[in-house]
Amino acid sequence: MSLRHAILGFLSIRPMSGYDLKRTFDQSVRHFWSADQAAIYRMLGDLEADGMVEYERIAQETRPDRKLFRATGTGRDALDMWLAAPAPAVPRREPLLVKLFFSGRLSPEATLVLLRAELDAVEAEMGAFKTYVEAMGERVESADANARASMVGPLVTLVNGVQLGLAYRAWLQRLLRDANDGTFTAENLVSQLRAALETQ
Amino acid sequence: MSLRHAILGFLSIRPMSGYDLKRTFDQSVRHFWSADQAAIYRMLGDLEADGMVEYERIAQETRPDRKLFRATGTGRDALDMWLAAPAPAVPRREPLLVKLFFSGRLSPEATLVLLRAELDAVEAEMGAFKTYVEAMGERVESADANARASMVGPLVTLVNGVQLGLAYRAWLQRLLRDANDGTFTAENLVSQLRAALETQ
DNA sequence: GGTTTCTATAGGACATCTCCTATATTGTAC
DNA sequence: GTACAATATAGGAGATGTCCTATAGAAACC
Repeated sequence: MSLRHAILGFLSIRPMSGYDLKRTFDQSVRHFWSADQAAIYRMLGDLEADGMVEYERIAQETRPDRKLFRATGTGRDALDMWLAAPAPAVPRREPLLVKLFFSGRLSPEATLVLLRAELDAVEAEMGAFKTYVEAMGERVESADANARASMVGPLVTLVNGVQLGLAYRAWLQRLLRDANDGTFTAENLVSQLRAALETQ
Repeated sequence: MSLRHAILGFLSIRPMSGYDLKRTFDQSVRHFWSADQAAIYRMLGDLEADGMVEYERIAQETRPDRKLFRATGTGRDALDMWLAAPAPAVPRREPLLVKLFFSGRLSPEATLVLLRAELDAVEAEMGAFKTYVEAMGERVESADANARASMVGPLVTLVNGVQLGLAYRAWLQRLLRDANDGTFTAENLVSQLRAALETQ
């Protein structure tokens, strides 16, 4: 139900078309919620059928008409109810970890290839965060108190993305370093685990 | 395709029934891949149709017959191919972050309730990790070199779970502390972000 | 004494999301 | 000059996974 309420959330800020929503998702919440274009359009249809959103058709000459959606009162109420309700626990799903779990079947080289590819992906992600953080920083500095308050939520999710990204990268770097040093052993991993858990 | 190959992975270690597989999933890979019972049985049917696994029916008196599955040569080959192939990037899906993103609509108290509930869930998870790590530590100590080598993969995923869990918990604790101190502001979050990214 | 848990399998319905495709025009890149 | 990206919508098919249910006897719990 998160896609449903994420759409309601954006439409409660300002009216948007399905196309606008797709771009907004990609620019602001991609690091914790990605949305397929087809899924957005379908959900808008459902939300409209449920009276959660309404739209105004805006004629265009050379392109299909825009449908400018906005949240209704019912929609905003449903959003607020959902926001305050406990968040469901979402199981992680990490194919790379499945591969590493069974990496005893793999050559050390093949395992290194997997780890390096993942590190590249994380570096790219961290680079994107850096750009995003710089842009947000400037927006915060030039914003009034009201606008600043509205940025707290988005910034909180950004801090989450950056902190977890850094932890993930550190895990990868440590693995690669240990693999190089020949200290990639069960004993070493267990003492790492004990050390991490003892600091509480 | 990860469920498929996780099943192949376990069945390449030792023959198991669907029931055994479910327990094994819950005990060893739950922190990065959970498996629904019905999904396991359906996948076993598919794998058998594809010649990836085969089974021996073991009659039981008071219960349904066990089907003891094992990976075939074809199955192990398919597993090894998949293990060496690049892992697909999996988008995160975090309903809690969706809620926090739009938490401007929520009262500060309601937001704190969400954060505290999440912290409780993470503490519980870290407790489970602690137990698991202690058990693994003892198994490593009493294992021979061969058995130790086979534990490296599982331990690597465990380190991942612990490190990310710690980072996630730290993020939550910082948020709760700042909310208490009244330093829960856009400026503060931006400087947190800049500090985190500057350390590289 | 009744409820829950464990062992063991599996189908039905449903939710959710992704991928591909179609339509139509303009602008940009190589 | 040809292919791709941007604007704008939306259907079809399929992959994947979850929830609920059914069956059935033994054991354990309270």
